[in-house]
Amino acid sequence: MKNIIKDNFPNFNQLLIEDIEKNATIKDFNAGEVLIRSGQYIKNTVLVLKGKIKIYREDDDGNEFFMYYLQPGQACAISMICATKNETSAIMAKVVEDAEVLMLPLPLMEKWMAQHRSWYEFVIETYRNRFEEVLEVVDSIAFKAMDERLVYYLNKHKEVNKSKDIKISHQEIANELNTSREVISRLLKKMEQQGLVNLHRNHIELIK
Amino acid sequence: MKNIIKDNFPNFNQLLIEDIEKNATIKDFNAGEVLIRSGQYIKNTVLVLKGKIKIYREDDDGNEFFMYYLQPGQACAISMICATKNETSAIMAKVVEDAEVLMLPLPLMEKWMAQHRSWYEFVIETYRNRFEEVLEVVDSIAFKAMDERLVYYLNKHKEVNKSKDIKISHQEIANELNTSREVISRLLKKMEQQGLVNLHRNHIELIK
DNA sequence: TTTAGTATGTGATAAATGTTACTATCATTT
DNA sequence: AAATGATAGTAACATTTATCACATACTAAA
Repeated sequence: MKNIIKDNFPNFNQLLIEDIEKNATIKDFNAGEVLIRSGQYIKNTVLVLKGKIKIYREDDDGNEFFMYYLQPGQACAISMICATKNETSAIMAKVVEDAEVLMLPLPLMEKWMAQHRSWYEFVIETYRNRFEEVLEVVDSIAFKAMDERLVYYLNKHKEVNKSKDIKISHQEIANELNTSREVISRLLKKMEQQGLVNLHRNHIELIK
Repeated sequence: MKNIIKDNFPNFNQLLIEDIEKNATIKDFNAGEVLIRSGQYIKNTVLVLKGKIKIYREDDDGNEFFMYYLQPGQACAISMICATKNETSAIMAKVVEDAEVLMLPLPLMEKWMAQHRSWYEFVIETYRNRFEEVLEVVDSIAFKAMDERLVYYLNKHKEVNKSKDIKISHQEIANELNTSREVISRLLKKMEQQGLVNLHRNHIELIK
């Protein structure tokens, strides 16, 4: 267990890693599973060791809106926030690639802030990075029309998966951007005509 | 100076307040002044003592999008984030009611995290509250059409100003929601017909 | 009081997005 | 091979939002 922590969180110091080993549990999730539900009480802070997790915001009608990816070496900022405030989750986390995560009981997450400098830095850094990421999300929906938002969405997937081949259906994209499948199909068709993508079933190939 | 700090930040402990007195400068701003510009380097953390400040996100074309208010007793989360990362500001801060703010040199903000428990708690709490507030902003634009966004906007102003009378022009609302004046005028007219508001020049009166 | 500037109301039209309906294609199961 | 279900293409239409044009009303300055 020590190595997988050290590898994914190289800035954690020795004592912190030992503390994690003693207190955290490792959990496995399969692609498709929902790790955190909106409204659910958060009892753990989640650190990702393996796989990919997508973070969504949901509304009352069950619509979901994709915000960002969680990857190995990262933590769920929201689980930290809700944690300390003893609030229910404001987001939904869905596993999209078989994942292994560390679950840290919430009280420890607070306690370690004072005890482990490297934990403190990690938490602060997590807040900062996610704050900035959410601000970019605000940009994309406040200032941009659906065509540009689609490009932003596709690029985010390209970066995270390090691949120009995006394996996803139009319907899924529509769900995550909170629009309709037809709109996505139309826009993608237009992008294809402009030579920006090649379209296949369940698969969008980005050109360049 | 001691009293005005103590009054606005009741959780700050004595030593911290003394440290602030020694190191911070107080600055006054008039309504209308821009306190922080997007792209500007941040050299201070801003704590609000008096007045009201609006925080906006801007795009490359100079459009601005209103996100939230800063009020006495609050700090600018973004100035904390950009601070430590030595980055330029991601937001624009405009004074809307004559303001008095404390400017804390950035290195101190970091140093005090270790020295003053009450500062640490304040910073973490600031991150958390703003994160949640920005998530709500995401909701309002990701899931809602302009009519509902307008209601959300008006209510936020009602709460912050503790008044059902909102002194603002349709044009300003349109700018802050990144839409056009005509759209706002029409939606307000509809709200008036539904008995939700009374409309006056530069003044919207919320009913109930 | 006249004038100029700002704010608001509103019609006409365009463009973007959402909805409904239907077809065709592809992949998997039977 | 046939049946089934999911995916994608697309036309037609409704609704929302954006843009242009102009009239009217109010306010403050000259």
